[in-house]
Amino acid sequence: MGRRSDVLELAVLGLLQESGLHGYELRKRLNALLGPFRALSYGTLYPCLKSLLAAGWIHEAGAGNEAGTATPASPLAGRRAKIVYELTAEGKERFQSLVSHPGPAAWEDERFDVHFAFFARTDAGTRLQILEGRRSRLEERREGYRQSMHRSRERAEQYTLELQRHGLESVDREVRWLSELIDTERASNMTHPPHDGDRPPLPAPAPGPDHESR
Amino acid sequence: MGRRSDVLELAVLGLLQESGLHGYELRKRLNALLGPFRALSYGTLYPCLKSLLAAGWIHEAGAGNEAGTATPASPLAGRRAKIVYELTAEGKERFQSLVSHPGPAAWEDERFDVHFAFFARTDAGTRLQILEGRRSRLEERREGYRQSMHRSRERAEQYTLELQRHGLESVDREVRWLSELIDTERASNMTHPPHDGDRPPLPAPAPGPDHESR
DNA sequence: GAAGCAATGTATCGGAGCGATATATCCAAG
DNA sequence: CTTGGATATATCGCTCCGATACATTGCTTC
Repeated sequence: MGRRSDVLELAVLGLLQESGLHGYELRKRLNALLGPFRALSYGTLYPCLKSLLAAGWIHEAGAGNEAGTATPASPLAGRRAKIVYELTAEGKERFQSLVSHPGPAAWEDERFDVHFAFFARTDAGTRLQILEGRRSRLEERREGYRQSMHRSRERAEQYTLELQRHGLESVDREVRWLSELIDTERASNMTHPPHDGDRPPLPAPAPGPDHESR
Repeated sequence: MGRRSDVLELAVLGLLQESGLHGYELRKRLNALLGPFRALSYGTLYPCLKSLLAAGWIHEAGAGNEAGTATPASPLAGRRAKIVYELTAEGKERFQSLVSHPGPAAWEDERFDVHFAFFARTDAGTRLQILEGRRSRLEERREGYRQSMHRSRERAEQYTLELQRHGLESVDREVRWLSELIDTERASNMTHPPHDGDRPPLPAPAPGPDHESR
């Protein structure tokens, strides 16, 4: 499967862990998972489901009439049924495998969020690895901004500069966020050491976005 | 031209205002403009240049040998020349038009940065309009996050929640940034009132990302 | 002075993914 | 009883991106 859809694969497999879902609900969860905006298209989801089906990681299960209403009249003809997708045993294994040793780049922009969302089902070592990978990725980017701003010192143009200043600041905040998470993870690893399948540390409630300004 | 490339169109037209450039250099400037990362592909740039050419906004100008070395041996055959793209008169008009009355959605994620980058060549009224549009867009998104977090209060999962908390905080910062810019713009409009083609206000140097922590 | 190699430069192709759209069912309001 | 919205499945065209191929400098390093 393609360059980006492997992250979709992970997300779908992850969401189906809990229980079987149909496409529509799956899409809603998917969109909620990564932030309530940036909608995922059905033109992406359904082909992905098909390929997961073909790979044998999920299977379809009709759900028009299993609890309650016995098929009222004719079981034949049209009657478009809901299709509930469920994980197969192989699918569960696949998810564990994806989550335990992340591909070449779990710290890229689109992938990181999904991996993070499933941290509860990821072992502590891998969590740390992904967080640190993400941090260096962002540190590179921060360095890129610094270089770029330094280069354009003279040829400076006010608004462009402001844009870059803001970009740099954002990346910088992101790095600090990751550093805090990493510290939390490490502290939690200390107190209760490399013991397989341990509980995730909760990253401290944090004082909130400081909401009374403006 | 397609859904996304119209922002590319604006960017290219804007960059060529200063002087003619060839594709390679254009790509570098483009990438620097939006942030030093997220590279733009030639597979996007060249088709765009072609369509701009077809529309008559730009024209090609050979630049292999105008200052110095007279064509040494044979002017025939291979000899691949640099192609410098320059704006036509229509191209300049087109840019002004794009910049003065922004399309249906100059405040969307990908478009906003480019429009902002060319604020120096945008009149004060339009600047304010775009900044405010962007802000409401982000306020909607913030509201989306709030809703989403509230909904998943019970079914809460630590890491997912943390991800959303961080997302909300980021959007919130973005909104504050825009509010500051808007205030600055407005103040500057006061002191030197609606007079066509006025100088842009510089948005205050700002104390910087506060760099000694950790 | 040529061999190696990084940067500059132009160009295309396959395919992933998105927006738009078509279709169909259910249910509540009017 | 019909309008309309939420739920639900599905496909198609088109855009854009990553990969790749190519050619030309210009530089170091023997």
